[in-house]
Amino acid sequence: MNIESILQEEVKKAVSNLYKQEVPDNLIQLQSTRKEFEGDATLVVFPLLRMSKKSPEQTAEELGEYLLKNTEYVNAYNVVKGFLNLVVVSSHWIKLIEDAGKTENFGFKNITDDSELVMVEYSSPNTNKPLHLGHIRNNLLGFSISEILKANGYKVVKTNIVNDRGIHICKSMLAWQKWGEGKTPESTGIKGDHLVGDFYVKFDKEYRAEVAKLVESGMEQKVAENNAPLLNEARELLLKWEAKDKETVDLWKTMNSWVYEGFEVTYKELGVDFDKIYYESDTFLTGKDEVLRGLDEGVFYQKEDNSVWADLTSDKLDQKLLLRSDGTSVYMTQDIGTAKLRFNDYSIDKMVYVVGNEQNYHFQVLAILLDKLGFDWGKGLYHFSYGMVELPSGKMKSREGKVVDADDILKEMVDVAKQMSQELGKLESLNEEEANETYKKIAKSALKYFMLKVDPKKNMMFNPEESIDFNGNTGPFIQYTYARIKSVLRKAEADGIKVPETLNTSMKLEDKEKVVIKRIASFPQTVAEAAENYSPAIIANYCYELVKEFNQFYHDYSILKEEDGDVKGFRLVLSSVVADVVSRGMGLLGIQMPERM
RNA sequence: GCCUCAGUAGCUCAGCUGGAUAGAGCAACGGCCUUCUAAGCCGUAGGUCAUGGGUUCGAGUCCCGUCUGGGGUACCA
Repeated sequence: MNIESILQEEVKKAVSNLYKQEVPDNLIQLQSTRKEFEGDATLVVFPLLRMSKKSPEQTAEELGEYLLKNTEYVNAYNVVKGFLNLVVVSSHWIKLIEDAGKTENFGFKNITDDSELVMVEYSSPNTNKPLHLGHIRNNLLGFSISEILKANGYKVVKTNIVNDRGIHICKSMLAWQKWGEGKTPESTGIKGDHLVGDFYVKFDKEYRAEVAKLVESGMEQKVAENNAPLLNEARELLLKWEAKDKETVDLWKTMNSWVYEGFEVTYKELGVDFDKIYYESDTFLTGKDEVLRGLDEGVFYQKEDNSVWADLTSDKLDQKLLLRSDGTSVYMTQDIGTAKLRFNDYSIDKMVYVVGNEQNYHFQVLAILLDKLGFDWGKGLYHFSYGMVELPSGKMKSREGKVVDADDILKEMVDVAKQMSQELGKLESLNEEEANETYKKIAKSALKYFMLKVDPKKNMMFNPEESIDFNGNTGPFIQYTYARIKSVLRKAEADGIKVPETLNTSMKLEDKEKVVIKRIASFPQTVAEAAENYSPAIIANYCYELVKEFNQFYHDYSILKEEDGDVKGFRLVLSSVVADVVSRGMGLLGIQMPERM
């Protein structure tokens, strides 16, 4: 039981005894005391004035006096304006840290057969280009939120919908047919997704050249864009694909397989994975069937040109296209089909889509459409909407090649981490293989922490020149503190110093130590809060605050050289618990902690 | 036009259901390595929380208006 809820009850009793009135819980406002005042918990007395009918100071004074005399938890108190600062007995904090060291799994809920099942969709790449920084944010958020949900006792199925068909795929296929000269990843040594992406860019370049020519010869821009020969060829290719033309399907399979091999490498580097992968080529027909069923049942309507629409004006939205006049499906159709297949495959209690905020409208509509089609889970879907990654030059545009490539940035991070480690003379005790592993851990933590520490809802700025740092509020700083603690614990063991099982509860604590303990005690709540808000950033900032607070204390005192055995024991336990909590917290972000660095 | 999200230090970001003198990091400047790892610690400087009203004991936080920016807005995904 945490101290806030204990004090809450005590304050309730105090008010009821002193003023003969019952207080609703929400009027008892306890918060942790600000650094500059003495105390551990602070009661805001303003809301209680109407019960005491006395001045803020007097009310606080009376309550403080009562709590001091009648509870075992309060050691001392002081009053500043309308704030009652309470000093909690040391033994409480010491017991807390003692227990924290022993509790399995930090007291988190275990996943059981009865646990709710959450399906998390993330990543969702197109198979016509490699992953870029925006995808990295998506992947890291999706993976991390899955871990956070698991820590809160949910069964999680991580899923990925691969957009493997459509006109954009045909564009890169066409470019390869025209200008590919039979190139393959093997023949060129280029990673598959990059090779395919190069042809997609090539298509766009040639296509724009054609459009420019047509415009020059007097055609209107829009007409030219819609009638360029290359685009028509791509459309023909799509029709051939839909007609299951063997040559086309074979090429499609081959090029997609190149891309999957490439993605696999990137996913592995990022440390993300999936339990179940869906392919749009398998789901879009189901979507079409569902839309046609909706048409039969009268929830949708058809226009004269045969296109199918949903009328959402009663939901204060617009008309929405579901099937084009030529009968082909759109993005929304595919998502309906995928949803149906998923709910057939799993008994999903909650569906979470990790997709950028540019699609807020899309998911608002999807929820309503699923509901209209009679899926009772439709309204319950959660769109985990995150902001874009912006570059100093503006928005990333993959067609124009204006992106930060995922593989490039990962590689560059490792290079910088290696260089910096060597400059600082770190990792010299490790062999080459171990050192390489460690560089990677550091590099990835820098990137992951950078992406995850920002509130997911907000757009974030990424400056390739200077953004990713290894000092200050960063992943490596947290890893560094962890590695130092591990070093202390190793030395303790080597010196035959044992980390004690029990602590002397009458020991006096330093303020900074109490701050650290309070932070640790709030870990389970923080993780729960992160799950509720779908925000790994809450965990990231928690870890940073904890490590920072610990570091400040840790720097001022020596642990192993401490003469007083009780104090030494306490500090060893505290250090070890901090290491455990930080490692666990960072684990929820998909960040591994190195034993040495 | 309409819908929607955002605006906090030079830069990148925190700020829990409204609470005390708005916090970190980077960059700048000044200290600290014969004491467990200096990827660290301590200090200085840097703010009209876009802006104008309102609600109340109390507003960065809630409500309304304005400005600026992002995103969306019927056959792109």
